[in-house]
Amino acid sequence: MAVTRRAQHVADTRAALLAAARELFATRGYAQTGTEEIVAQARVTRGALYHHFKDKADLFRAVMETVAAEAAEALVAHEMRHAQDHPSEPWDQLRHGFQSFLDVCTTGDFQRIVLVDGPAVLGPGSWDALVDEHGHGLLAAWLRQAMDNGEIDELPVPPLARLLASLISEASMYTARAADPAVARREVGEVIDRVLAGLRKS
Amino acid sequence: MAVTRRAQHVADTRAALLAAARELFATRGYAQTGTEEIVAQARVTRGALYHHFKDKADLFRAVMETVAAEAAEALVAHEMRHAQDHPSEPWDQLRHGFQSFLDVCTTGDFQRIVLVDGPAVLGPGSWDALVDEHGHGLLAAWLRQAMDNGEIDELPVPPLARLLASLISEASMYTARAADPAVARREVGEVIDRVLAGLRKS
DNA sequence: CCACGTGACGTACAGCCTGTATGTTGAAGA
DNA sequence: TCTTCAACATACAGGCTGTACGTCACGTGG
Repeated sequence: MAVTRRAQHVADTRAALLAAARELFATRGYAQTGTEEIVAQARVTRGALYHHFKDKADLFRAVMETVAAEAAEALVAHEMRHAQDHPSEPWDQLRHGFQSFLDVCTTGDFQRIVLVDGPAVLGPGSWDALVDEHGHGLLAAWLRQAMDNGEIDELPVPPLARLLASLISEASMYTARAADPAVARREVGEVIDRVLAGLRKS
Repeated sequence: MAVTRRAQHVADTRAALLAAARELFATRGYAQTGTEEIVAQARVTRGALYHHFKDKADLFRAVMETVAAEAAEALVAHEMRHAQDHPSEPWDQLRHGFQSFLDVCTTGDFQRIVLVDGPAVLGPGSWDALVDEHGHGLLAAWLRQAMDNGEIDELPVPPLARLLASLISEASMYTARAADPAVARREVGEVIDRVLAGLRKS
């Protein structure tokens, strides 16, 4: 057998650890979550945890990586669907992409793990290495294309991508903890649209 | 005597604790700083710490509050000086205010304490209560005035202030850890100027 | 002037939590 | 079949936080 049953077990425990850690990190936060709770929910022991991961922060890094990758994947899929339904409207494509980005960020897991605890746990350096890899690359590609198409003004792409990503992230946080999320979602959507429109070539 | 010597001693130890904590939190980060190191640098004991502050997080909150207040104060002073030198140029005033904001954020203390560790330690809710109080109020007032003057388009002010603040914050982080900070500072300045200009009434 | 109360600490202790060192088991290869 | 090694489980040590308690100076009323 190409893939042995033992290998399946190994992958299963690792996945169980990641799933348990993800849920607990997202709900209680990194610092308030003990390794004992994680392994209890995953139905293994701490030995398994420290066998698969270097330390607690390493586990967190793995969790954050899956969350980020998942979000990026969802975003790309969402975007490709929209591109099929409304082809050849590049500006609307970009605009819609940002709004989708915002909606993807507005999940409890993503916010707490990636945006709140991520920088503090991994340190800023290591954190935006991860984010660069998964998120900014996509955004930068969009922006570059929009510039090449002459839709938005020429600006240095790397900082623009980072600043716009931060804008979206903050918008998602604002939406999530607003008294009326629906109103907040509409308002930040309006602001983001306006900012984007301000970048258009006049 | 109205202010007793004892009261001065009390204020001194409290200030020493705040100063020591600020330096250590800024350099090593909250989680990597033990209470023992703090009291050692402040030349007191842990008893004093837990007498003045409820717990370690409460000390952090106090530190962050002073850092934020200090930044806001510096920004206001800087802005008033500029207003005196170049009066009655409201748009340039706003533009210059944002660039000053950026430079104020680009200090090690502010970044690590307020932007990186702040949200994770205090939790997002408590964190942006603090930031709203010290930072966003000022920004919102500027924006409101600019709208009333008809310089920028009407937009919901609270979310706009938060998103722009996030933009500046991220810009400061980008600048700080760029390979060439000078180039990065120029580029993010350019981007911010462009975003602001995009909000102008057409 | 003096006893007394209280605030501002210092000290000692207990609990938790992380990381590591060591033991055990089952499967794969020779 | 014997051996070896990966994948765990268990036990232990250290550090760190928070708290309970003790103490001492300072202010205060009699």
